[in-house]
Amino acid sequence: MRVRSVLPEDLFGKLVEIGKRRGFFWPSYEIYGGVAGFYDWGPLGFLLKKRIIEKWRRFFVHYHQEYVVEIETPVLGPEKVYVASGHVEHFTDPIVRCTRCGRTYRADHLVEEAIGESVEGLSPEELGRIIREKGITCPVCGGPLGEVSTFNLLFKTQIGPYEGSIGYLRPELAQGMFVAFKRVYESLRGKIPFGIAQVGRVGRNEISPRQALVRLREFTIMEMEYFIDPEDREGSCPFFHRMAGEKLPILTHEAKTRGVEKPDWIRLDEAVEEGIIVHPCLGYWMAVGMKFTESIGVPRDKTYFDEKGPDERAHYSTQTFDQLVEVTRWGWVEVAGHSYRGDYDLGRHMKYSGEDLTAFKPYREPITVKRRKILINKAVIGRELKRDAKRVLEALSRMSDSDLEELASREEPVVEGIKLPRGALQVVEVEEKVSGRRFIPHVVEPSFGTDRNVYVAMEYAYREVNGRVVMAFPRDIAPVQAVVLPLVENDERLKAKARSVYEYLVDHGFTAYYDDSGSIGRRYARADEIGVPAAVTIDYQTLEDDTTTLRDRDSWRQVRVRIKDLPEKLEKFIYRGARLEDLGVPVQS
RNA sequence: GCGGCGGUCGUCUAGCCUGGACUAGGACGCCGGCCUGCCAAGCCGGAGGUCCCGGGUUCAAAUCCCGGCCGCCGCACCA
Repeated sequence: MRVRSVLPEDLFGKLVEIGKRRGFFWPSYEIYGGVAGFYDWGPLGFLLKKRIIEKWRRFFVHYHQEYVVEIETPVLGPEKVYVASGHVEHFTDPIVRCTRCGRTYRADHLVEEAIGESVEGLSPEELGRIIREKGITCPVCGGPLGEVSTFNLLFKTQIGPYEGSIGYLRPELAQGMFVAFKRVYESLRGKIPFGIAQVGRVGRNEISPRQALVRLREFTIMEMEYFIDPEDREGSCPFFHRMAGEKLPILTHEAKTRGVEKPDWIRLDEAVEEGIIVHPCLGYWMAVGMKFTESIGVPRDKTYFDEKGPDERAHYSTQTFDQLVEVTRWGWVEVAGHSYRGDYDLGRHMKYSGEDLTAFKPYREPITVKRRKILINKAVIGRELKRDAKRVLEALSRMSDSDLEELASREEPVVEGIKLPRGALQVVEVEEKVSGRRFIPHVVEPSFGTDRNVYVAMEYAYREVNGRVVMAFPRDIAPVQAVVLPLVENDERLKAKARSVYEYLVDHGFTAYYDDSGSIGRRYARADEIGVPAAVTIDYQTLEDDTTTLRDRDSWRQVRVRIKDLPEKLEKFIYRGARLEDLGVPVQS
């Protein structure tokens, strides 16, 4: 029956058209002219996105529920959080525009290039002064440059009516999990490793977003922070064996520097063993990510992991792989980032909040260790220094053990410009009982751009069959799961029966349509276009024996089943990948 | 942000250069009727348009000019 299935050149254009016409997605605020970087999900797109999120949860949370929990944290955060995370510093770029041709440049990059030295940390004013003094002009047209301004990709607002209380819209979910780390860790009764997952909205004030759903100013992320003991590589990933033999397509940064452009397929366990992936956990979640994108319809050879070089990585990362998927319009786009974040984030939040965000692992038996300890003899200091003693003691209490030790080893230790009296610092060796080890957990982060993944699922579902569009979604992410159709339009008995079957399916939790408008072929076509996997047709035999036909969107074949069995059979068909032929008696056409 | 191209019923588009008979045409879709025992059949009827927004030129603007918004492509940007 099926003649040919073709893929058009401009899939994006076709999807935009279907998106608007059938209700998958469209630009937000259209009646006011639209705003770049914002898209609405329509009724069908919303359902599709919801099912993709549910699937992500199944892959990342449900199947690892002993170790991974999901939480929800606010979209807005106080300034401190994003100072600690480094976003206030790293998310702000000094920008300068050419007053003649209008091109925009990173002011710091321009100055560094011109004067050949680092200008890190200089203010916009200072950069502007250097540009004027050195007579730096537009590198393209030679025109004069304007004032240096800053551009921050963080959306900024105020929390409450107080002017000083700056709030930021989160640019990633991660900080919410790091800030909540201690609570979750305690609620899990001190277990490690464990993961915190979250699905939620984030905002980034992109300079000029394009590429529709692929680059948005506000979007949904599905993310997990997986906390591990850096000294326990193997124990950190108790499910590693599930994926150990999986092959992953990886393009290393090292290979790229050699001019290699195609990824290598490497077994996960070998990639970890050979150090291509720095940590088994990172590799494990990459493999799960691979399974996930496959499960939403992306073929294995249309995705790969691209290792970022040292200069391309974010400030917190020691190794990052972008998971890329090929789309028709823009080539390879990033659908997920897999990063080894080390202890950067928890370390920063410890420093900025003063909270102890370490984990504790007891030893099997407490051990006694000999340790050098610096004793501060307050009596001597007080007696000898009198009025200055308070200032000195405060300074000493702020110093780390190693700084104290260094100080104590000096001939004439000086603090706050004051010479310490003899005997003020004493190095002693003490025996201590240690029952375990404290450490800052390291973090492995798989982070998925939901909207991009939904778009990708749409691209890979798109088929043209005999001039009709079929969205061949994997059945379990199809927005509408079944359509119920009376065979002909004008028979009241068929229509009544069809409505009752429709309601029966709704009662059993299915998302279904009822459609009696137009010829049966037209209605099949209508359902195919939005990817409904199963069509239930009520014909004259139904009125006699309460059986109905079940049609498969992808083969157009039909089997006859009892109405009473429909929920069970649909469940198998949609969620368990059952073949249509195994569900009933074939109908000859 | 810059440059190029574009924006017309739900969707895709014709018209724009060469202003007026455009009351803005078509196709698909949608709705109603007839017909129809399984894959976008046919016939009849119908609804549906701020011609992206604002200003200007003109007796007259979808059409010409200016500004803005939005989209696509290239450049820049994308921790």
